[in-house]
Amino acid sequence: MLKPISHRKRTLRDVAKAAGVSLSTASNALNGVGRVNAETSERINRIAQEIGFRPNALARSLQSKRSSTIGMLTNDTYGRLTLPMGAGVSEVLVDQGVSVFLCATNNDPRLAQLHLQALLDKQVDGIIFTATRLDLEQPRELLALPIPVIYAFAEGPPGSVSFVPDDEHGARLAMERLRKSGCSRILHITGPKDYLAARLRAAAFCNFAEACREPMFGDWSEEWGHEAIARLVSDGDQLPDGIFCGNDEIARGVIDALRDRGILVPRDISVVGFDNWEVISRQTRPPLTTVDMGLMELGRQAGLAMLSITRGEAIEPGTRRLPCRLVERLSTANKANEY
Amino acid sequence: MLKPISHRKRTLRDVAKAAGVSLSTASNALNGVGRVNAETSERINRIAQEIGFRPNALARSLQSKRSSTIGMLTNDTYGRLTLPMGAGVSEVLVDQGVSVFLCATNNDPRLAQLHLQALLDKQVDGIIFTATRLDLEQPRELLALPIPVIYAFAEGPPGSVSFVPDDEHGARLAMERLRKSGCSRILHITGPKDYLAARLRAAAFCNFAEACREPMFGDWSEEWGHEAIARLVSDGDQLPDGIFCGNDEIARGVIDALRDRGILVPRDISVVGFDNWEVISRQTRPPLTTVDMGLMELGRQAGLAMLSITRGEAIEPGTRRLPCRLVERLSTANKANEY
DNA sequence: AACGCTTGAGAAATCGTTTTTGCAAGATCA
DNA sequence: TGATCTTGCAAAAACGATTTCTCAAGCGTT
Repeated sequence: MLKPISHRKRTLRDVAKAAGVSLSTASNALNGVGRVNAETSERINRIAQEIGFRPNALARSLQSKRSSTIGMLTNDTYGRLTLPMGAGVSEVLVDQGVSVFLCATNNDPRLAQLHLQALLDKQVDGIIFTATRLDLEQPRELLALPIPVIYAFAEGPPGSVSFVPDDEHGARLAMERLRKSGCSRILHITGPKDYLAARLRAAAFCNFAEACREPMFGDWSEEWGHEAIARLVSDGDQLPDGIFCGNDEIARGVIDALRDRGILVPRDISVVGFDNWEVISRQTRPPLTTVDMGLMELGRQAGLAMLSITRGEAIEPGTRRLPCRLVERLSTANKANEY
Repeated sequence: MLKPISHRKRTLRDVAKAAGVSLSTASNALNGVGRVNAETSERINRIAQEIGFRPNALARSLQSKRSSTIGMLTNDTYGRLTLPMGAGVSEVLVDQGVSVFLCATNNDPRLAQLHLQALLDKQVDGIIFTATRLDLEQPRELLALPIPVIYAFAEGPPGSVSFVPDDEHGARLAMERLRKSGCSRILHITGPKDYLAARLRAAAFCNFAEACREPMFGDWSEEWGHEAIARLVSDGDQLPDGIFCGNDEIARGVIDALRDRGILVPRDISVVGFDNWEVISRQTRPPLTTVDMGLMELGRQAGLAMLSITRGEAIEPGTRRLPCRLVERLSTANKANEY
């Protein structure tokens, strides 16, 4: 009867035995540290390769106190924000062998606590905290964590390290684009006033609009876009020649509502959105000129920062506002009265 | 000079010392195993609590050979599928202390390989593989993995464990709903023919339509919905009285294109979508009756299955087709000629 | 009183690595 | 020719838990 081939995982011990050396020598050779003869080292590496040895990250981490693992805590379940950011984070970390635990808290504090505890127990090297809005509720526990924390998308408490899109810059891009279209009576239709992002964009709007018409706060939906236009028309005021919308959904609603009334975009009114959520911005008619927050890049930056921190490099606390990018499509006129 | 308070993590050793017992006794007491006096046990547990002891999961895993960690490999970066499923998986696992590594491969084989290796090195207990489509490319490595693999959303190779939405059931729900609206000339406008999901839904459509008009394959976009209607109208054939769309984006395009031509939904034609991607289905005018695949539930099921497997319980290989659910909104007539 | 059984707890081995220390043998130097 | 350095490697001690032995004390039985 044949002895069955052992499917047990190969350990360092197997390598050492096969190479006829001690554990320490094998370890040194594989890691390129310590003093080990070049030929011996080469032999050990070759053998490790041959028998398919892969070091057990658990054992390694236990020893080194670095798990090469980080946690990402988010409250955004349906994830148009989290996934691009997560992909960015992952992208810059995977080459360093760092993996990311993704934890969706679904805005449930109990769940958040559970996840957080699991992450700490698993000795993650750091946590990236991201939320659609952080300006209201602040999870107390996160403030006193024994490991580095980085905030992404939403700003953390004072003294923390945060990466957020530069809403003001985004708003400026939008306004400049509208100006370029020759718009002089620009309107701002945006989301709820209790969103920091909405307030920031609105403030920037007021700075850049010559005569600042009161921004219209509502919610983030297409429906609100419709309603805003309806209100505008029924008020009988002079219509604007440019509209800067707080997000793409509102913009889509606005454009559709205008078309329903025979007002054409961009012939009569130019429209700029915010988010570049492609499923919307590409499919409005006409396709939407909009502001892209570069979420993936934001994720990359956060990931890189985390990498530095876990390597012990000091990092300046504070909020980094990452520039936005204007994506030109067809909802903005090329020049005043040309289209 | 005061000796600084040690911020070193509390270990089992600290507990044992504080309780004046040995490591083994402390361990036994905390885990409720072995023989240890009730009072002693209580004291140990109390002390552990007091000094805030939390066992190091790394050390525990090293010993137990179970990391309480699974990997989720996906190629869907912008994630309307992955995140709900991931949330479902997480939801059923977090209570068991199991965390999920999310790896976005972005359809890059090198990246997939990298992530996979990292997961294996980290001794994950299993891998959940999910992709928007698996019917074409099959990652070879996944077939011979030394740990359990579960496929979610897309079906795995023969002999594997898969959880997928029951496309046929979904299609039936859609068709039944259209029948209920009194539709007799039903059309199917769907995505590319090389998507298995498209073929399955189309086949079911043909089964349920009395006179099966050739399904119209295109792509998954709103634009294709517009184009399909344009084609239909220019052909001059009799228009259908019901349209079953392969996804919500197509449905939205269809509805908008019909409205542009003065054809009203649901007065003249009833429309049903597929996906219940709310940002679309809620915002079509009228809001879209559509088929929900229950992705979160699918994730839950996959998570539970993984739990069973890692506990050593055998699990029947094969594909589980999870039922869909019809979400009624306003794009379907209530009865023939009533609306 | 001798034997066995149960209870309670400690000692030591183990998981798979890394890291520190020790120690021969050969090379270099005065 | 000794004294000191370097080289190459092995032995052993971590890392923080779990688990398997071992063993003493207390108890009941004959």
